[in-house]
Amino acid sequence: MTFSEENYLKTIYHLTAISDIDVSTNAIAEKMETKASSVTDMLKKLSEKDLVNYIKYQGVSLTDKGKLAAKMIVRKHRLWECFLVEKLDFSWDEVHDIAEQLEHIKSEKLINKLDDFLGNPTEDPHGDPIPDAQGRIIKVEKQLLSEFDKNQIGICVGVKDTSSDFLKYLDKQEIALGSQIEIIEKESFDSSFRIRVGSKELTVSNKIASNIYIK
Amino acid sequence: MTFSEENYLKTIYHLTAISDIDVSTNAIAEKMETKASSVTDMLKKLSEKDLVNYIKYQGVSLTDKGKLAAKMIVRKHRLWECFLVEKLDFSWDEVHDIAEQLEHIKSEKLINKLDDFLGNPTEDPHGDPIPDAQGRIIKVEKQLLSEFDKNQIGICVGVKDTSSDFLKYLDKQEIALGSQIEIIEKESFDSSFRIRVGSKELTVSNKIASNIYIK
DNA sequence: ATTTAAATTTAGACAAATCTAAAAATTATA
DNA sequence: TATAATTTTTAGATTTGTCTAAATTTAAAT
Repeated sequence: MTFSEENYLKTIYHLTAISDIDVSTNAIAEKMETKASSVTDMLKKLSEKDLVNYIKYQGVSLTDKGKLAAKMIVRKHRLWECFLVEKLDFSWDEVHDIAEQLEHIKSEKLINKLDDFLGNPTEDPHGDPIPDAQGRIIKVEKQLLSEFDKNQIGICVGVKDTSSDFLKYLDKQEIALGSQIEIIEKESFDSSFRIRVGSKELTVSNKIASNIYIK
Repeated sequence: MTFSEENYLKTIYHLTAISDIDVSTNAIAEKMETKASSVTDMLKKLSEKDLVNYIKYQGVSLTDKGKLAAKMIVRKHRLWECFLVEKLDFSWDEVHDIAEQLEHIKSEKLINKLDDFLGNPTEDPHGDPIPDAQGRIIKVEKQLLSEFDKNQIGICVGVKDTSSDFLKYLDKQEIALGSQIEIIEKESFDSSFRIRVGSKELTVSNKIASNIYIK
């Protein structure tokens, strides 16, 4: 499997995880910042290899084989992220690009040994689940902060947007995985939130609140 | 820099390290298991980028820029080998292929943090020196076991051949880095050696003795 | 010093992954 | 339901790294 094939599988996996319906050529092209014609070419190739179910003009989904392959890439990506943060002391906003490279290293033994070395973590530094060697995922029920009501209290267990900019913003506000967050007030005018994080109070926009997962 | 370019630089680096004279197209082709014509194409490209000194039909050498780039690849390779052996508990015959992949991961910060995490080792699991972040190498004067005389005693500090087969042979004979080796007898007929490793005595061929470094 | 052999380079082709531009199919709109 | 707009696919070109086969250069041998 080439790097490019792996990247397509991963993208299709992430896109189907959101809604479960077939993914469009354009959606893939947009996410991968490439052209629709390139996507079509690759979909034919992946279909030939039985990694995707592809019908011309009708969109695409992963086969069981493709889904397992995608999960193994995600597994590698997230385990490497754990390694970078926990062992090499990277911050959570720095690890994505490096993990994008490391996820393509081919060695099952390596990734399983890395898994053990890290203590078999179930979540990466952004709170996303890590598939096990068989592709099984432990799902944690969680809600977006924006769905919470006044006076509710929860613990930050993940982020939806994992961009460096957003993660740095959270660092600045001292919001991290494990932080206790309490809704003090919802502002109906702009849907912003007044929240308490630990002992501090602050106001966050709806966009911010829509990217923080709470349990 | 592409994977392929990096692999060529590394190969030229290793070949020049042996003799210091210019490397031939064929020597590169043989080492990389590719065709001479492919090598020629790449040499033109590397020359264009000022990474090698290349004169048609006259062989090739690395420029300062090329040598530094090559050293950084070797640095990455050997640091990853250390990681695999010391942290993930791989044996020294298993790490080469995985390190061949890992050496192409692009992030200076990563490799420097890895270096620190490992305690800034100066040698990899085969006894080969690890260039520092500036490309400096600490050279250890060492001899081949085959150059030793009767009754001399030394410590195994490295291996010349790092193939899995050879390393597994050494494991079987309980010869490892740090092992004390004493020449009991040199057999003039076939140039084989009777040696003592720790408390055990064994006979090794000249070929074996020519691939073990002693200090 | 020629001729022969070996090494190296050039020329042209190919596969992978991408692109642009044009054609075809689907979806939305009037 | 036609027609327009959008989406998707096809056709053909490009880049990178490789190959084969032929041509060229260098080295070796008579």
